[in-house]
Parts: sequence; structure tokens; C-alpha cells
Amino acid sequence: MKIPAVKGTRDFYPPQMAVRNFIVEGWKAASRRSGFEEYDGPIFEYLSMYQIKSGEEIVEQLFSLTDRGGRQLAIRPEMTPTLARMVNQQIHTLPRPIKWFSVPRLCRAERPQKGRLREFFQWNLDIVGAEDVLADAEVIFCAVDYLRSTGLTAQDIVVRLSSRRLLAALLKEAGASEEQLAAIYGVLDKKAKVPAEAFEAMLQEAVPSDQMRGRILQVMNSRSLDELEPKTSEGREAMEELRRLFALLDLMGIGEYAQFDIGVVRGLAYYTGVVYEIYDRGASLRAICGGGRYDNLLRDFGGPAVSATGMGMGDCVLEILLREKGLLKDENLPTRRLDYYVVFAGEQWASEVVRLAAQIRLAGWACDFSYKGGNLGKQLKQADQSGAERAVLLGQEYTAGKLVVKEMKSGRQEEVSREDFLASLKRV
RNA sequence: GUGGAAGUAGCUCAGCUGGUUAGAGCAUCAGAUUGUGGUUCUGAGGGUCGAGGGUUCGAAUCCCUUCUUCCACCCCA
Repeated sequence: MKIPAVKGTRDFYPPQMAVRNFIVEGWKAASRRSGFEEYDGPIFEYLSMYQIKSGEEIVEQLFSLTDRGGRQLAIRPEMTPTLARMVNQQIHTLPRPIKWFSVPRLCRAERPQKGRLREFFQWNLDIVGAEDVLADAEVIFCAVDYLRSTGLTAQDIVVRLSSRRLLAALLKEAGASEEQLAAIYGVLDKKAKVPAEAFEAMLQEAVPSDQMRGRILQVMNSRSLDELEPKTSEGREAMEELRRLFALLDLMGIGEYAQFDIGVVRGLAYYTGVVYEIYDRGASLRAICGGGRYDNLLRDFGGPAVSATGMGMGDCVLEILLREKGLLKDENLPTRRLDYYVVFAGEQWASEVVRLAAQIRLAGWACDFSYKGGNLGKQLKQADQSGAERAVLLGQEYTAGKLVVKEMKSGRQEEVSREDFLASLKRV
């Protein structure tokens, strides 16, 4: 009885694993370039942790379980609650700003579709304890730095930026109450995703007043920051903050990637300031990356009111985009890398192959050999298929203490003494 | 949760309106080749046709159920 893989999961055979490693290693390298430290947590947490800031619908999309002690647990669907929990536990001893990154494996019980599976990897970058918009700029810079390193240019992708804080101020100026904001955010988040008529119907339901709705639509139709004129001091401050963010991104040399877009709201309730999403300019895919400032989250998780900002980038959409752009060539990604492949010409050297291969490995080099043996031609064929840089050949000259080292790519080979060869392994 | 399309060898697919023992290419393994690899040639293994049930003398083919995949919704932390 063959058992199939579970719905929405992937098996990573060596070629797929090479792709995954290519992506994950790129994420990690970019994180380290910007001075982030890596952390991780458990793959399951208390179910209640995800109920703090999420509605029933979110909880339905969790993989949950009850352990033998009756604890209600859930496999992590996102990393931020774990981050908040971990940071809160050591908030008084960790030097700030806390710049952390992680590449957790996450699970969500959603219906799989293009760019979305039930199990995936997500790069998380967060900065805790820095209120200044410079921290937001750094997170965005790091994400763009990674995307640039894959070969994506400002012609391929765009960071759509806005500010919840600014939007809240403008909505209040238009007459919205604090209680109405969440509902209005929910509708505005749909603006680019549903037909215009459906959007207006939804907005009409959330905002019955024609006058107020007109003002909101005027705000939403703004194409640039200059068209907006906040009248309250809160609005002007939020505006200044956003302008400073754009100036910082220019200073960092990635200004051409950034674009103001009042329509970026993000569905999530916990964002309090700058929010952004990264899209491919072709716009055929869902967002590659999303993030923003969440100044209340640590407090909501029982800690002190420490500000934070962060972003998440999933592997599924990214992989599709890289493939579409021809930036992911599977055949160029090796599943292994060998420095040496030891072969013999003559059965009497078969056990010497094992001894020599072990010595090469103990000296710190990647080395393999054939179990099957066979004639020299067959063994070299295997050496070739293994992708080894060099073949080491044991034959008649070995009786005189010599062996042949062959460069597989060029075919050049030279005879060296066993001692010289072993000595050469110690260099580097 | 809703709707559409599809499941035949490890992969890509043939298999006409039901009819002998279900095929091909690639891949794998073995041999041609006992001191020199990417070529070529020969051969082999591998499928209860996604699973279960039904119709029929007879089902990969028709019907039902279910699972999985892909796509579009809902949602998207």
C-alpha cells in the first residue's frame, strides 16, 4: 500500500532541496549582511497564543492538536507570536535594537493554490526596540537587497508603501470614528483586489454617510504623497515620517524600488505605522513580501510597550517569480559537491581506494568512490556523473608510490607521489 | 468552505466509439569495453491504469463515491 504525500505538502528530493537551499541561503546571507542575528523557536505553541490577535477564521486555518496532558497546541502558522513571546521573556536583558531573523517552516490549513501551500518556509526579519522609521527602512533595505542579489531589478519588482498612521489620521479627518477604522481598513485593503463596483458596495456598507465616503474615496484616489494634505498634527507627523522613510530609501540607493500606494493597508489588525508589500510589476502573482510596524504587539503578548517592525517573505511565490524571470536554473544547482573521486585500475587496489578516500575526507575534502568498481572506464564515468572536480587514479604506478590526479573538466592529468598528494591536501 | 479541469511506468505522454498479454521517449540497472569519462549499440527491470464500489460475457475506457493535483473564489498572519 503506497501512502501519498499529504495535501499541500512538498517532498524535497535532492534537486528540490538544492532549490530550497539556494533560496534559504540567500535569505540568510542578506540578513547577515544587514547585521541581523538568527533565532528559532518550537514548531508548535499554545493554541491560545494565536487567538490573542486573531479571529475565529484564522484559528480555523490552524493545524491544532491536543497533547497527552490535554494541552491545546497548534503548529505555528506564523512566526511573529513566537518572536513576541521570546523577546518578551528576555526584554530586560537583550541589548536594543534587537535585530533578529529566522526562516521558520510554517503550516496553515488553507486550500492550496498557485503560490500557496499548506506547508512553506518564510523569511522573517524583525527589529524590536527602535521607534525611528530608520528601522523600517533597514528591514525594507534588507528585503530588497536579497531580491536584488537574485537578479531582480527595479523593473521587475516594486515596494508599495503606505502608513496606517497616516491613513488613520486622514480617515478621522474625514469623519471616521476610532471604532470604524478596523472595518474601513478591511474594505480599503480590497480596493485593488475586487471590481470597482463591488468595492463601492462594500464601502457603502462600512460608511453609510455619502459625504464621508466621498472624502475617503478622494484620499484613496491619491497617487502621490503631495496630493494629501493632513490637517491635524498627528496626520502631519505621520506624513513627515513617511517622507523621511522615502528619503532614507533613496539614501540607501533603493529609492527606485519604492512607491507610495495609499491602497496598501494589510488585512492584519496589529499594524500601527508604516506598511508595505512587495509585488512583481507584472502583478500576476500575489504579494512576495509584506510587513510593517506593530508597536503594540509585544504589549498585547504580556510584555512592555516596546515598538517593533518586521516583514515576512514566503518561499512559494518567490520561487515562481524567480522561475518566470529565468533566475532559477535548476540544472545549475548542484545536489552535492565533490573535490575528489578515487578510482582504481586493477582489483588489487580496491581496498587502497577505501583507505585513500578516507584519508582525503579526514583531511577535510569532499571525496567519494565507487562500490561497484568495474573497469577504469566505468569508474571514470561514475566520477564524471558524481560531478567531482578531480579523479585520483590508483594503478600500476602505485607500486612505486605514485598516483595519477586528473582534472575532470580539462582532462589534464599528472603523476604525483603519494606523499606529495597527501601533503597537498593539508594546504588551504 | 464554493466552483471548474485532470489523475496510465520515476518523469513527459500515447492508448480511436468497452474486446487478446497496456505501449513509446527520457531516466534507472546490466552487457558490448580488464589503464582513461559526457557518444553509440544491445538487453533487462519497473504499472492490480490514484483508491473503493457498480454496470457488463468482458472496463484504463461507461456510472457513482472518495483521495490527490492544478486553476479560480473565500481568506491570506
